Amino acid sequence: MNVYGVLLPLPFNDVFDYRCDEKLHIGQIVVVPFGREILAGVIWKVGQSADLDSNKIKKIQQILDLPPLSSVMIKFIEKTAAYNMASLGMVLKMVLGQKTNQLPKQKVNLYGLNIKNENLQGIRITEARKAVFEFLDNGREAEKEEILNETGVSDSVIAAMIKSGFLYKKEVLINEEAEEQVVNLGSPAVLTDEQQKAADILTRKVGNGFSATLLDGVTGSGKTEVYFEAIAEALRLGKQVLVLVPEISLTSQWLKRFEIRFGVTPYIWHSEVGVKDKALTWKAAAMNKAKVVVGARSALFLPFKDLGIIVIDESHDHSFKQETLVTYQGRDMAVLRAHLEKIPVILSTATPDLETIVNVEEGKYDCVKLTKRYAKAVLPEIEIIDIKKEKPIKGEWGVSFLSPPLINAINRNLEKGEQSMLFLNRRGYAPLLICRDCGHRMQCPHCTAWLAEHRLTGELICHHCGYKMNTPKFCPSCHSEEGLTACGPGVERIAEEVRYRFPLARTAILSSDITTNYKEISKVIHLTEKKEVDILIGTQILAKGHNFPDLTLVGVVDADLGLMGTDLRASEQTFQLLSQVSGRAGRGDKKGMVYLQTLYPDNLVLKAVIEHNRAQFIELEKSARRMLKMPPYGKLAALIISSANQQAAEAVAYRLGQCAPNTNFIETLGPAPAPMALLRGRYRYRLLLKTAKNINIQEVLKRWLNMVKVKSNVRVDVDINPYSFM
DNA sequence: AGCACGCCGACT
DNA sequence: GTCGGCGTGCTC
Repeated sequence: MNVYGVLLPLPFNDVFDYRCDEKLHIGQIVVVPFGREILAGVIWKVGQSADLDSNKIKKIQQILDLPPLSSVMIKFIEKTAAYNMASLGMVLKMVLGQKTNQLPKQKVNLYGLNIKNENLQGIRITEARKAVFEFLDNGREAEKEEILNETGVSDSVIAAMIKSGFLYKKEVLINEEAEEQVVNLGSPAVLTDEQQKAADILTRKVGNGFSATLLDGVTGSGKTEVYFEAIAEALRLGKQVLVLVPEISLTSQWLKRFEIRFGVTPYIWHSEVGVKDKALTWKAAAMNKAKVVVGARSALFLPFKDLGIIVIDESHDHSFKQETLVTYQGRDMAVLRAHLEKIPVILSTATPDLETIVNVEEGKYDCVKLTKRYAKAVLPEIEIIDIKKEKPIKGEWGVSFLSPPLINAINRNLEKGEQSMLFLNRRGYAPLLICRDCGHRMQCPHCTAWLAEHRLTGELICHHCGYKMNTPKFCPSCHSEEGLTACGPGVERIAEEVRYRFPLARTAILSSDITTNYKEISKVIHLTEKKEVDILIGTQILAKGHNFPDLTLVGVVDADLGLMGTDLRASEQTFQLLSQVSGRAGRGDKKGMVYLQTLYPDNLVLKAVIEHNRAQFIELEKSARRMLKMPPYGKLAALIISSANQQAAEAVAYRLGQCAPNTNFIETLGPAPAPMALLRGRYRYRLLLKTAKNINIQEVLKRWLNMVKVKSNVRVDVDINPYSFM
């Protein structure tokens, strides 16, 4: 009888011992009983690890007929956990995903709506039921657990809804065998000389061990076509390909280009993919049946059997940084995985982040540049509108946010029959509702944040925790019926103004709302492609990857948004965002025009944007970070102490502050209440650790954290190289 | 992480 | 008298 240490997808660093008659090997995926659960885990150690009675050691229930995790994958899990100060088990959880991924012939109960949301008249509808109806709208089917998590209703609500016939329950068998993906290598797109040279360099890296290469090309220079050639080479060698994209930009446009080039739809992996398809993709990746997977950052943890290349599209994007559960920077972990797998990784972007640029300068990454825009497209002209001088003029609908020069430009564009885009990185109608009679502001009960008004749905929503309430008819504080006033603009409010100002124009809103799913986003993009939209109004989503040849005008409603934060990367992110948004204008043969509305026309970041002068911005940013010894010139880690009990959180934060390490090379700041002092009902405190570049910051943290005993109702989260300071 | 156990306050 | 809040401890 052999004993093995099994690593489980739970927040532990240690293995649990199990018995097995058969001889097993490290990396094999097994099924074990744990408490009252049945879990899939991985053979991590041979022999017994814990000192405990042999009768307490349970038996391995099943050895799964899956390829074992490779030694590379095991190393990857270890290094990811160590670097990000996470437990091995939680990183393993990211690798194994949901239970249903590995277990053979599992069935899952899916729940869906029997009636359409529109036909609800006459039916008694409670808050809880309404939440379920909304969640399952659009024919969505979900597991019970997911519905409960997302809507916060109780088990009995679902049961009652099934009983009264509102919901149906459907048993779905998962783990049908994935078919081997057949890729048609086809022929490359016609490339320009510059593109061809870049493609040749990238192609030569495939099959030649580890390399990290920055594919640095201005927007519209055809980076995608270039890295497609490197992908083709990996596929030619029979290797698997992983393309990481920012969560939001995995659009039908990218997929269409891929399908045209390779004659096959890649496997897709992101948060909205259902359990069944996730299970299929997971197995297909593990068994080398999936040749190409495109997905959000979590796809990086798929157990590919024979990975040949990783491409990170829009590698500067901040959505590669995960900030919940295990915090990690997907871009960095992708480089780590490529290093361990001994394969190339390509970072494709028009606005590389400072960390990446410094890596190129230090010779750690190679760099391939694309300087010319595709075909006849030229870079757009960017103009600043000082809204202190060009004040927006009030109209019959109320307050205005569009300045006269921008309105004139849109009018000219409409006359020419060309498309315009208005960009405002703020969802909903207004970010805040304030009572003009008593000054009361509508706040989220669970977070230090205002509730944003969403007029389309008639709700106030917290953008941090998702808390929702119906927009009140009168002020809850002074009961005034006229007092409540929307404060500031969101995209819905801009759309309202646009409808008044340009009544004949066809408009559409594109926003990353909770209610907006991939299908709806694709629909709007499709309409815009078909030129059935004259003015497109939207958030962040608009910034990336879309190609509308007849879009010649971009108006940035508030270019200052984002510059105001205390965030270390605020100016970098603003520069990137504005450059990306500007890049949407004039991608066809017509020249584009961009207007930035601002209160600070002399701001250096905005200056760099209008001059398309990235080098100047980089120098500015470099000197600022060097002076502050901030990344990439020093290391940074944040400690977030949180608890539902404020005193408990404060006590731990205070204790940590008392024994904080401080030397010539190590500096600590805090503790201080976090800017989001209350988030999802938890009180939060922050400490910041700053060290010189040559210090092992994880070691420092480990020693520091070991000095303070933390009770179980307090959580201490470590964020290595934090992006958010909230 | 889940989940049971157990100890104190507010209800039928 | 019980229901249920969440603080504590355990899972091989």
